[in-house]
Amino acid sequence: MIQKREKFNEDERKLADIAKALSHPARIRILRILNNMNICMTGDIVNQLPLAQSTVSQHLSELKKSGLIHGEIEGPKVCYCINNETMQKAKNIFTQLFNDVCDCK
Amino acid sequence: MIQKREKFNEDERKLADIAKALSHPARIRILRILNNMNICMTGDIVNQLPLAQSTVSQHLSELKKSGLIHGEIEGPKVCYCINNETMQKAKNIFTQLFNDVCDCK
DNA sequence: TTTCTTTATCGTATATTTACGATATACGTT
DNA sequence: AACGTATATCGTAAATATACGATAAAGAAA
Repeated sequence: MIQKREKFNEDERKLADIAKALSHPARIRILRILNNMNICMTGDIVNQLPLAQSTVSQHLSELKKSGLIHGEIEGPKVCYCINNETMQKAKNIFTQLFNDVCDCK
Repeated sequence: MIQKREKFNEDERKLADIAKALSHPARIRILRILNNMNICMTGDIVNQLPLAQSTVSQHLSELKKSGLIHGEIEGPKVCYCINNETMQKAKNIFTQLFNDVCDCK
């Protein structure tokens, strides 16, 4: 199979990438958990998800890749939090899309 | 592999589903094309995408599945347009997520 | 130094997505 | 009725995503 990604422009790809980061319920829940607790270790997140530790780690890594969160190593633990700057950008481009594309009020 | 979808709640799944529908640049472009032309046949969309007709048809079908667009059969052609009601709902739940999760202004 | 705790990564299996060509369907046109 | 046009669906291949257990790595505690 040939990937056609490069045939699309930067805006389209960026929006699609953020949407992909948000396209799994576990990752939505992780964002909400991070928002509810100001400090949050991987273990805390694992405890609140019906998934294995390694699977949660993968989801965290995807969110990190998208820039929506970042993790800081604290000894043997890792402290995750939302990256407000990227989140703000994400919010803006989604708002823009919906404003452009949705005719309603 | 066991799917864990049912372990997440309705809100998490709904948001993830819409995000998934938006997670490909071709589908973002399709939404913009539909917005720019008030009437739009599959052929018009195919002409504006670097993808085969059957692939575009698949993307349209995914967008239809998510409810973000709908298609009405007009003789041998199909007229697609944005489903404003669903789009408004999508806008609302994304806005809610970003407002909840993003601490910035 | 050995052990424990915490987390990421590796290996692997299965599911889903992306992409295409070929074919089927459905309707208009000749 | 036969042909042409528009579109969806089928079959298939390759890529990516999801999930887990096992293992590795890194630092704290004993």
